[in-house]
Amino acid sequence: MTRLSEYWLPTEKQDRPDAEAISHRLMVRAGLVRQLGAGMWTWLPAGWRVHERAVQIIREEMNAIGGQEMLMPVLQPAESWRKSGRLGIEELFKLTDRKGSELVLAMTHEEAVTTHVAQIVSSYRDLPLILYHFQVKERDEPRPRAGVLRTREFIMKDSYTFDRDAEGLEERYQLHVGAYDRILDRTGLEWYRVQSDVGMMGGLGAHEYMAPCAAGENEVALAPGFAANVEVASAFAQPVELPPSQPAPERVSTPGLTAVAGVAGFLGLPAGALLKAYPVVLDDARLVMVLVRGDHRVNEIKLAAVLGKPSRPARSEEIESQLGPPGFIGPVGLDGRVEILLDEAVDLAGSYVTGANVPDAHLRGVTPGRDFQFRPADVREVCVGDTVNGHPIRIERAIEVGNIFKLGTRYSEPLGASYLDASGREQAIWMGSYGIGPARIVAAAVEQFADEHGISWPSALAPFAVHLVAVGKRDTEERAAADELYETLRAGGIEVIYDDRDVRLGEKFADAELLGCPVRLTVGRQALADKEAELQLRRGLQRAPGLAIGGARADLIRALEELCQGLP
RNA sequence: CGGGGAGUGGCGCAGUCUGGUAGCGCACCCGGCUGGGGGCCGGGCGGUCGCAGGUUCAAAUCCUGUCUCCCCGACCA
Repeated sequence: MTRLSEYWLPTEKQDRPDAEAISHRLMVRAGLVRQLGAGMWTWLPAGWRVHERAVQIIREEMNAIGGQEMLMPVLQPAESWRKSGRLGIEELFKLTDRKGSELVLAMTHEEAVTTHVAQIVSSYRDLPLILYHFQVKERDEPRPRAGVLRTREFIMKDSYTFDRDAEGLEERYQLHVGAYDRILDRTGLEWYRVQSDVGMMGGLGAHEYMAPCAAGENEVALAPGFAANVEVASAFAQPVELPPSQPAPERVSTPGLTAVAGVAGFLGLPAGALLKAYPVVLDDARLVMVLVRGDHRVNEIKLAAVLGKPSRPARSEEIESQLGPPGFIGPVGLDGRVEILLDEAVDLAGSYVTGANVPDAHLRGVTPGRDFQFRPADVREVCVGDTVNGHPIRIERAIEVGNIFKLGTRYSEPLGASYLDASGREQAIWMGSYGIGPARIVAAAVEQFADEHGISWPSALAPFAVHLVAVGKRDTEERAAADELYETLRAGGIEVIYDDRDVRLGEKFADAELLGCPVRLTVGRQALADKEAELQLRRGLQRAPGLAIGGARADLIRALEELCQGLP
């Protein structure tokens, strides 16, 4: 039943003043979603249709690689989370039942699926397996934002693979790469598959699927043949013109100049001719000095990977007591008291300016290796101007719509998921986990294709293929013609929303453009005279040749189907 | 967790500083005109001013506490 006079599509003329992201604004205005609380969203009928179109594409591609759909509960015993070591996660909702039993609301389903597999699988003959479900995820996000982009409850397709060994995992992983590539292609989104951080879980490899748009919370670095989350990206730095080398470091007075820009300006050097000292403290309270070029920034995720453990920036009093005055610290003369990590973008033969470890002074003519010992490491964040294989990189904001992750035995070991191999030996099962968020796909589609009039859906996701607008009042000839066309389209299997409301035409057109179905058909007096419904394509608001409505119904349906096939 | 802002009919807001009859636009209901880009006229319905406590003859307004929501940052297994 998709007559607008009876359909629950609460559109709004005005934007919500507090909605910033395009998708947040338009999805509320178009009547697709409504907010219930912070990070809690209801999908209204038209919005749910879009969501389910994304779901169906995902389901078909998962089935195509041999995935088996199932359903696991959100409410779970805390025990397996304790075993896996994830009970302490702050984002995990925890609760107790009336008997005092500890429960959690699952944020993903590794614990549940691995528990089942541990119980059920016992032989190498039972493997491999690809299991998946669409299920609600609960996460106590510190800051939900941007409509459905970051919520505390959302539906995710998560799949889990179980293999005998690393080679099997690689195979299952590649199947997911193929499936995810096809899913993203089919949605009509612009997207990238990027290398990503394996996180604190220490996985064996991971990729993210990113949809570029302004509301994105991630940044991706891109060049021909190269795509990576800036969290992990590495590239060649643009060279810097350095001053001539000196036989030994020389102290220069730099009163009050604690920032790179100030020192560089004062000495007439580019920022890249300085070495910026970034002291961090490890969990065992050990201090490490990280040095990057003055025009670069430390990437804390890459740093954590190099250090093998998390660190935090050192506090002023720690810097003061162990190194020197904050703002004037440097690597020279520390005599091995603190470890020094030197970023690989630093020219080892170069002559640099560093802090002197005394107030209001820097050293110039400092050369790594000669003047201080160090461990080389790639710890800087890539930036515009860097190159990969000679191509300059660009950096774009993007929404993470999916991720795939080689887990290895991270969960199978603590949860006891093992099998007997052909020789009767017990082996840990090798796992992978793979997530994709239909809501984020939907929001990304809004972000990528909206214009000043509203949403413009890719055909694959549109709530309806055709938005049919009746012009005339009730009980007129043109209204009767529109009614008839609606019934014809329905009978022909076309997904159509029919605006039969008794409101002004301007309001109908405005709502049609807001909702963003790919094809708009209008039936009024002119159409009736020409025996053609007026046709406008939503993408670009192009007027197209009319659709003949006088002839055979089958011809009309075929013409419309052909038209829809060709739309983006 | 740090910083900023906001809670007043369904929605968007004014009123709060300086306490004294709760108001405007949209939406909604009724009637009429109009009918190819959010139209016009007339009449109506609808609000314990987030919640709790306090001050006062009197509180949307002053005081205290508390809850919720939004934005920026931190965080995001």
